Amino acid sequence: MKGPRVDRLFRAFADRTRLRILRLLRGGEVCVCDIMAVLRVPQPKVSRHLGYLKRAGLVADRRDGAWRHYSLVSAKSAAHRRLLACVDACLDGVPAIRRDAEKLRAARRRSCA
Amino acid sequence: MKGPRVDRLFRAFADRTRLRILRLLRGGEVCVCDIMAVLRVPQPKVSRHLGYLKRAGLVADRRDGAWRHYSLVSAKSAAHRRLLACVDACLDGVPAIRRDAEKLRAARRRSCA
DNA sequence: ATATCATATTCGTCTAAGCAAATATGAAAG
DNA sequence: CTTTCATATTTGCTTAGACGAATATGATAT
Repeated sequence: MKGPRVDRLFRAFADRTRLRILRLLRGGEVCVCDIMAVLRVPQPKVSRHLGYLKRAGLVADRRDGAWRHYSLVSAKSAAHRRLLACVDACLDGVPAIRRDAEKLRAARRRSCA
Repeated sequence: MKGPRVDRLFRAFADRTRLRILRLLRGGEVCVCDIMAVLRVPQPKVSRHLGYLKRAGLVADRRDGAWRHYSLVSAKSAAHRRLLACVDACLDGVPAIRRDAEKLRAARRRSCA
């Protein structure tokens, strides 16, 4: 009934890097190396924010050998669901975010070639 | 075009006291003394958070003699609008928030009597 | 002028959390 | 076993921001 308090949830969204990561995960699982490549952000920074998001119950990880794939956890509360939708909508207009999405597609075309 | 960055907006919502204040203002102007009374929070704390919200462009104040009435600023961006709606929806289910609304009505019945 | 009420600000302290750089872990490869 | 790749964690530093207590401001009343 209690769940993570709403303000705690908001805090999890209150960082640019985390917002970019969350938006990137909307399309499904992404591994850390792709997040690094797309966001152009140093690896420890990516891991730190992924750890934060995981502790906050927003993402889950799946191990696949040396790789770790992160994905969004399906919302467990109304607030969680609404916030996700809100992030999605709010970020659609931001150019840097659009570019991230495009870069992810490009990175994948490359690795799948 | 730039506007306040989205993560900055999220930060403004990432505090319990501020969320309660914002929710309280949904019904229109409220003076600091009523916020104090309803939230049972010391006056400097209320003023501090109101200052934060004002700097963030989320609230405006109107002076009326010694009183200051605060109100929500109408959203100036899609993100702002969405966030407000989200807060509104997310907080409707929280018991403490409902109690705040009821206490505000009670406080006003008292002062208008 | 003083007193008082409503509100704001300053001060000193404390904690969360950001970062880069370095280091550790863990899996696969040779 | 050593190397290497992918990822995580630690370290050391820095800043934002939350708090209570005290103090300042500004308006009204006496």
